Amino acid sequence: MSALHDHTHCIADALTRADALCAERGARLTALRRRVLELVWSSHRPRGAYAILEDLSQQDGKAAAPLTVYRALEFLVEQGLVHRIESLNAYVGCAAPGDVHSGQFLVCEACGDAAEIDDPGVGAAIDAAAAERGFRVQRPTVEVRGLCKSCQENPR
Amino acid sequence: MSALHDHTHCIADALTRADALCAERGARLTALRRRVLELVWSSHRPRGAYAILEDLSQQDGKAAAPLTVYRALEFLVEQGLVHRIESLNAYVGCAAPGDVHSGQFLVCEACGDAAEIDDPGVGAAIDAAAAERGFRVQRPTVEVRGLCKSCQENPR
DNA sequence: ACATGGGTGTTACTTTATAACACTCCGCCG
DNA sequence: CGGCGGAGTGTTATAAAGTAACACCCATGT
Ligand SMILES: [Zn+2]
Ligand SMILES: [Zn+2]
Ligand SMILES: [Zn+2]
Ligand SMILES: [Zn+2]
Repeated sequence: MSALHDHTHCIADALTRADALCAERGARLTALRRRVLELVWSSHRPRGAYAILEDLSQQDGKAAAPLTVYRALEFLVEQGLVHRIESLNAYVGCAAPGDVHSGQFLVCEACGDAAEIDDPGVGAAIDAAAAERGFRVQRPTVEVRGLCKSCQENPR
Repeated sequence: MSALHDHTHCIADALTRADALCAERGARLTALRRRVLELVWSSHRPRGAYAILEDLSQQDGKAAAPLTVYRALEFLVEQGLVHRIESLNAYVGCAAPGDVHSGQFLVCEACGDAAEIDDPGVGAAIDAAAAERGFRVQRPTVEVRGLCKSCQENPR
């Protein structure tokens, strides 16, 4: 997944879909928010808010404050364009914005990649387990740490 | 679950099991670590490290440093006596230490209770989804936010 | 023109977590 | 006995992550 694909494509795609979705919803994808989204998508690895902030400062010359980034991220998460990885305090672009899904991630400890999956089996199992206990699900979080395929095959 | 049971029992039980497990493993459950475990178990709600720190200071009069608590928590997590809830930056006592399990939680947004479950279906679904993608699972995290049964029945 | 509201900038601050280093206790070996 | 070594703890300082309060700008609608 890492170096083996044309990632500029991923970024362009993500931005295009974001434009379309926000237009459709009447949400305002401002220049700043769009730029933050682009920076989140700079790789498939989750990035911390402060890393994005640094990018913003260095690449754009503007010394932004943390709040600037957090506010943009908040918007992007609300719109389902970005997911927050709780176990890393970091953010990653959503692979399928627009679709209803809850965000399930396979996070590689070696390369840091976070592959988003939307496995119906996992979702169903969680719903069943919750229902059995009378628990009403609002926001499931599934973050599996481990080793991705390519990191198993090419150990460091 | 909340006010409807003899929680002193939960605490005593947890400490007894911890004593036994650590003895069995040759791990040193020192006075400090045991005290922190007791404080984590003061409820079924996840507690932050700094909340525990405050308890330590107020109840025991010792003004401890954050590291003191973090080190104790690290030990307790390693021994599987306590779980960390990533989405809350908080810690909660393990319901079944000793057993091999990964920690799945139903966290109530209203009362804050975190019910630990060890649902085989969820575990199996995650294993299957990972296997399908060649991903090697090391540490699954499942934290479901929502409303517990009693909070649905007695809305605030 | 003016009020309104969302987005952004700025400053200061809180909460969460870790680094570096000294000290103590205790079993063990010489 | 005496000193060694390693685990646990104490102390101080610092890093990383996240939020509050308030002012300003600017597009939109009246
Ligand atoms: Zn890509
Ligand atoms: Zn997604
Ligand atoms: Zn209890
Ligand atoms: Zn457990």
